[in-house]
Amino acid sequence: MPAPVRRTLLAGPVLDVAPRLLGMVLRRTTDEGTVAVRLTEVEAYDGANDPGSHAYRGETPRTSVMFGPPGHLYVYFTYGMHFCMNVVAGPDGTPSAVLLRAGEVIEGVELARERRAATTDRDLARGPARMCVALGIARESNAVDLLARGSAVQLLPGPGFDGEPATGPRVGLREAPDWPWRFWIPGDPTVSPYKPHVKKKRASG
DNA sequence: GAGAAGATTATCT
DNA sequence: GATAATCTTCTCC
Repeated sequence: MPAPVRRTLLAGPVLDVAPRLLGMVLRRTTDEGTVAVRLTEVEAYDGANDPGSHAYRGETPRTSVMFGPPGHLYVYFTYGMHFCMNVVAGPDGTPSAVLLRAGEVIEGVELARERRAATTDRDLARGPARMCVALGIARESNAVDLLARGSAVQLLPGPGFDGEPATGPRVGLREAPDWPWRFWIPGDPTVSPYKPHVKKKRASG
């Protein structure tokens, strides 16, 4: 599948785009080497219409990438220590995105193990922040074009999978916690466990 | 300019 | 299961 075709597919409605990403491959190459992940779990965020989306309240410096053309990477920092990444979807100007929640490392397992010390291979990319660590994704990968030649991070056609994706509520959201906009490959061991939103504990009780 | 909350994870019990 | 770690971003004043 050529890159222009992939970009056209990503420009569709985010609820169509999200399940199509399952079984595709995200690969990042640096001086350290290459790590590639087969995506097994994603979540859809429908920009302006979705109370759970970062873009719901309009464009800000952080979310500006989401308002751009599809096929770019939106990386954000959260909880003071973790990065998570999305693939921007929908046409240019529509702030939809697909959160990449989990995957299976299919290339560069040894490098991924170095980055993710003290864990099993199954857990190398099982969770959005874990997958960022395994791939070495951080602030500098924000806004990268995943479909351009020469990008350090590439979104590639993968093995896909047979059958229908499983669906369920998104993980950890306070807003719209029940919308079944999470998609995963049924039975895949690298899919992350579901956890509902937990309120932050206040500093002084 | 201050305050609150967050698309999480590792660790301890 | 419960909780600490840790800092960016956004919302109000």
